[in-house]
Amino acid sequence: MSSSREYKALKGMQDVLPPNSYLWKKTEETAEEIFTAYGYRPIRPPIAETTDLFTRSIGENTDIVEKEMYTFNDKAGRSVTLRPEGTASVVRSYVEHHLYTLPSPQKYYYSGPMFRYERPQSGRLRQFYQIGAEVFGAAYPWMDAEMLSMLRHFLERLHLSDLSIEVNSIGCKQCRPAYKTALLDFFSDKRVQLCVDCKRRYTVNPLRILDCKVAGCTAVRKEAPRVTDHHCCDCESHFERFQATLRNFGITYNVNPEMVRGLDYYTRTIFEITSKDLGAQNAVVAGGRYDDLVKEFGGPDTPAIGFAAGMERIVELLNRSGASALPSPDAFISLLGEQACRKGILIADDLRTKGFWVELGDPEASLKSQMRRADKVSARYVFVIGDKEIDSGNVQWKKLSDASQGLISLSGIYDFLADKAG
RNA sequence: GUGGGUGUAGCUCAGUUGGUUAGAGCAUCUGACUGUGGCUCAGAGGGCCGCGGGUUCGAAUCCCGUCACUCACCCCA
Repeated sequence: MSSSREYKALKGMQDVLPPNSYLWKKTEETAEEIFTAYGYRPIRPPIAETTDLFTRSIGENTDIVEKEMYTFNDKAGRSVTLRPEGTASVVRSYVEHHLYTLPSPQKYYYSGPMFRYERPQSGRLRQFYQIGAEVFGAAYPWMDAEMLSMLRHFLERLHLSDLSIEVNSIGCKQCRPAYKTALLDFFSDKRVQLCVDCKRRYTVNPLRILDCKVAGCTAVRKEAPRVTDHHCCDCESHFERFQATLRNFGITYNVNPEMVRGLDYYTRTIFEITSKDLGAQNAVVAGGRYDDLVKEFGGPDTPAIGFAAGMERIVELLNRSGASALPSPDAFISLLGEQACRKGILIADDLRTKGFWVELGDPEASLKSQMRRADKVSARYVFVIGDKEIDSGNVQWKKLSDASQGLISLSGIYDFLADKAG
């Protein structure tokens, strides 16, 4: 006890244990299945990159870069960072390996741990897992809609409902600067009325004033100019056609002109899928377009769009909906006596190579306690192998759910199980 | 980084105005005529009452500090 207290997982990092780990597995398998049908292929970038990669893509004065990165120097003195998100690595990989020479669009998905040094709270960890996907080389707005359709199918397949889809378009490098100045103009004489954080945002990132939750700020920005009114022609038409495609898919969504992004690389379409059942950290999926990033990383001018889904948050919703996926052994073999033990172990081994989950009893324990154990682990069938059975060549089977039992030949256990399983 | 809440058995929690060997339920293990689970019954193991200090004849209980966990802000998946 006192010795096991010496070591604990680090703050904000957790062990995923059964039965929860089965929900993780189910979530990952479902994503893989759905994404594959949409043409996404797996990609596995490393979890650490040179620090510069993140500061440049995510943005120098975002919170992630300013205070949340796991950054350290390696033995050669290079600054290395544990990835706080997946997109930067995938884009780097896309450029580094000249994946743009493959037919467009290229679609990739990944899943794995991300790291942000934050104060943990419900739905927020320092090591957390995301399933994400990126599409390169598709500028057309129906790709944005297709991505949401895919996400809808993914979440539906997991039987998650009660989620809402919010979309917005934050313009491009043509129209955003003008909008930014319009915002600054609007707030310039109202700065005193804003909260402390928003006063800071005014100089650092004025767009962020739009999603401040402080009541005073919500009131002040009522008449603030809207991004959607400042789109250039291309952005306006992109956003229009994106929405038309969403409607064509029969997807219900909300346009939320106040939604912004914490990462600097986004352009045009951004979206979020949120749940009311998750507390303050309510985003299950978030993503958007980043049409300039590939070029900024030294690749050809390539439009791109992607998203990331929070594993822990999805699993939390699955838990709330009562989903469970705890498997149990196909068979439990109770052993009584020396001879039976030698034979039983071989039988179990053979069944296991044929794909059955088989548990063995402790031959030194009483049959009673072996049966008790079989029940505890919810084995479907128990086979009792004792010296009596070895002599007669027959074993007794028992089905625990209804206590039915009977005799079969020692060599017929596989056929018996295969028959019951089919 | 800033606030609030909570720390008693593996888990969920009782613990009365400070007063003897700190309890329950669940879980674990064993047994109830010798080769049969679940239900029932009997029993067992398992607690520096988060840690350190203080007040007191006496602290799980009161005070201070500290650490951990947790929720929220910030921010975000």
